[in-house]
Amino acid sequence: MTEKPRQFTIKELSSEFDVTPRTLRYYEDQGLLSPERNGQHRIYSIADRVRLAWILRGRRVGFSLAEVGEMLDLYDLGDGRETQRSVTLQRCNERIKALEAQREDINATLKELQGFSALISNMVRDDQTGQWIHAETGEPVATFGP
Amino acid sequence: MTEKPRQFTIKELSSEFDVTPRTLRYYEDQGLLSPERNGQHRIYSIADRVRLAWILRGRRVGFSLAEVGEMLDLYDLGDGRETQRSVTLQRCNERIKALEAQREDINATLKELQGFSALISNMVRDDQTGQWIHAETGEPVATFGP
DNA sequence: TAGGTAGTTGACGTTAACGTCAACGTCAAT
DNA sequence: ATTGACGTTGACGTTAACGTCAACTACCTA
Repeated sequence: MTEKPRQFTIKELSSEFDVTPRTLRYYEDQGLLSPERNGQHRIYSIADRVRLAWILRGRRVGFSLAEVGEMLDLYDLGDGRETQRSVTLQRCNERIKALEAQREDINATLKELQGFSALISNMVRDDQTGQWIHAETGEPVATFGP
Repeated sequence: MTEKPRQFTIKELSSEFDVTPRTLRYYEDQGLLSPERNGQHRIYSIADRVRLAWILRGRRVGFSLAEVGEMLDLYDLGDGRETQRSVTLQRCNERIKALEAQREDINATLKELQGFSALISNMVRDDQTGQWIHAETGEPVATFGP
């Protein structure tokens, strides 16, 4: 029964998530991570690992580091004074709205790309006329362009 | 019957899409737009407008200008030599894969944010104990954190 | 004791995507 | 003929998110 290590060196974590050590130090500079220290070496906990996953996913969906940091802060303010709580809720719901809008953009883009992909893969050159025609319908394919 | 103008000045187009003229000139520098000229003034056509919409949506979903340009080029190569066509198809399908992955990231993030939002809005302070409890179940709400 | 491995802290460099500013052109209206 | 409104071309500035490099430290190993 090998105890799973609940500690990570900077190299372990960075290579697991495929970022450089520099990136982790930068995130720390920006207050997004705060690993323990063993002497001067950084020691990352499982909680740090979870936060890192959050950060990177936030980045992938287009949030800036500042925005990600803000969202992590939302999670962290567990004291829950009333005003803070309502602000948190509001900011959170704004983020949700933005993400939903972005998902719609993605769906629209996907739709066009998929249509375009299908068009291309169904195109074929007509032997007689030399024109591009649809492989099954035989109808000529119109000009390109959005 | 007022003829809809199929031409746009830089200010019309930029303010319609809520970007600055500088942005449109920059896109032109990068080869993403190529409006006509009336003397030294730029004149944008409907096709330019469509391209611009594409560009901006591409930016919103996280593509770089270079990537957007590449995708616009895909649309434009209508000559369709075979090798070009297969490359186009491949690049196109890569983009589709990436977008689908990104949509999954968004869905996951949305799920967490929605759960968090629901948690917050259902929290309420217990009068006796001073603890945070769920408004309906009355059960104490656990600590925060991802 | 020397070397190798793994990490550290500055400090400066880089890239994308514009912003900002200066100097100029042009055309209609006053 | 001057004044704006609108637009133009450089050229330089800016910000975020790191990359890169140099100089250093600490520890393990042969």
